[in-house]
Amino acid sequence: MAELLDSRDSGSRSGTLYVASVEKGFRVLRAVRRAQRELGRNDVSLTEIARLSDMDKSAAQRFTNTLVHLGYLEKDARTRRYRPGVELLELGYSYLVGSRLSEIATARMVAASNVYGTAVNLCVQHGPNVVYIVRIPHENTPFRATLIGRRVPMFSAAAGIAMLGGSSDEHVEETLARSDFKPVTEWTITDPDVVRARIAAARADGYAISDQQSLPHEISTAAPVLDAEGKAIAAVQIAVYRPSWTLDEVNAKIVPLITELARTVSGTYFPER
Amino acid sequence: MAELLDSRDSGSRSGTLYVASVEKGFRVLRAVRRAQRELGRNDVSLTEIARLSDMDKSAAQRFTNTLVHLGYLEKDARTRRYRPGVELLELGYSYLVGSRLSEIATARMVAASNVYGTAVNLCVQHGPNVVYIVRIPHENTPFRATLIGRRVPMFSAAAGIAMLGGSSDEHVEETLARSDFKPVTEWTITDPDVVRARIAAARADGYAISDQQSLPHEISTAAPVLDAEGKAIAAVQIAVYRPSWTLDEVNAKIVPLITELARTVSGTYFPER
DNA sequence: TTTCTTGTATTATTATATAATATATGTTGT
DNA sequence: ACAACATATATTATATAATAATACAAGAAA
Repeated sequence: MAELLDSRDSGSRSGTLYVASVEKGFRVLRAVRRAQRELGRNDVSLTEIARLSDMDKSAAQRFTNTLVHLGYLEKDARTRRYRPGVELLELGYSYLVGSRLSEIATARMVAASNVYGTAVNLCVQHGPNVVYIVRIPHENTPFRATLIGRRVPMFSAAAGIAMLGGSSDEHVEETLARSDFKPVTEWTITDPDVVRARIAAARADGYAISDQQSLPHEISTAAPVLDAEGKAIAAVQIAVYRPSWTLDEVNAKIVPLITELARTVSGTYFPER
Repeated sequence: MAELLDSRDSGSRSGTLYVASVEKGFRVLRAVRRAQRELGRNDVSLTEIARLSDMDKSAAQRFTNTLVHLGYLEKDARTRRYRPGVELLELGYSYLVGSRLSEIATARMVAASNVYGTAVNLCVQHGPNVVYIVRIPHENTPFRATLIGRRVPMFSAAAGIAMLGGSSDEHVEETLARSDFKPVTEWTITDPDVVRARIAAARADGYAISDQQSLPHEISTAAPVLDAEGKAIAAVQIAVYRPSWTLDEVNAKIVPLITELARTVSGTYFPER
């Protein structure tokens, strides 16, 4: 696999056009993120960073020091532990402020959120994952479900199924090939063929429903935002929670709302349709 | 100024513990951000990046290529222009998911948002700026006012004045010394002494009001989140818009709401108080 | 077409990142 | 309180890996 990449290929992950030190800097930031996930702690020691980023102590020392100076890491003077720095938000802001899709969708999503009193989200595909880019929280929304930048697997999220329903077969298979099919909750569907069936259904229906696939108690409904050629470029999604809501109620109330919202956003984003 | 830094000081912006290539990588990302601000465009050419990041063509080439491979920049194959990549959101997520303050505040902010039907925000200080870390949008909220990571000057924002009201005099002067006092709107107060007077008033009152200081038509009210020693660590803020709202209405309705919200968040974040 | 601007690829050079080591600081257990 | 240990910080010689000059290619403009 790696041998297929000519190490002299300038445009690759090696060669003179690739600056490995930049990658290592981000490896440290990802190590801090891993510590949050795996160790459940928000501050990390130097040795932990070295281990999680697979660097020696000296390298971890140089890169943490650099990132602290740039504001992307903060260092507790007393404990000497590192945590994510506020400056990181500026980077995400750069993506969001340039997203015309977010801009168009936000106002409509706020309005939709008021109709049935639910949270409303917008997400795009990134590799095998769905990434949330706009979130309108509502009362009783779990904290995790309010965070921009959060990612969940395409194959389990309603938004992922809905988007794949609006994608070519090649794209579906490409995406599934990159998916690991690890269960997220105890109800997660991990059989690729069942997932393909769900995608086919979503293609026919124009929406998808996931019952407790990503979070316990959560019933998630999503519909694709389509471009001028009818291909999915994003999905709008509404989450409601058991036992306040049942699947029947979702079908009766949320489905019409989310499909209408998706249609409106699509039409505004691509006025020529 | 630069001479004061011993170039052999290992913990500084030069020396063996500082990896300059990491900084240059971020310089490119900042150049893209500058292009958004100054050129008003979301995609940037290689030569523009070189100019905005103050690098030669070769350097810009190497760092853009690296960042594209890492997913932090996207490159349009046809136009050969660069724009921010989705992967940037993961970095901001890392900060947000670890913020206990955000977690505690979010639920209360959603509830407060429903009371008078307004947007509610949470922000922290970063240098001379206020950075928004939680935003609950509401109907008619301008897109800019929904974005996490957005920064506005401390000296003009109600949240900034409120936080400085809950800070030591040294900290106030430090912050003002780093401020440029450039007007944001045509009504922005740029006289440092008037700003000091506003901070003193906020200290006495426990809240601050900014009338069209950061955005036209926007009346912004903020109160500080205080730690166990009574020092400000954040601020909650509510924005309403003229002409639907007047200053009198804000004083009557929003002020009690925002001070109560700040008190609740403070008390939950520091239960010992 | 020609000319100019912008993007891509290659190369020799040495500056800059590296990792081994030494020292300092803090933490744990008896 | 003192060892014994773990972890963080500082220093240095070395060579790797980043650099920038340049050549080439591809679009855009005239």
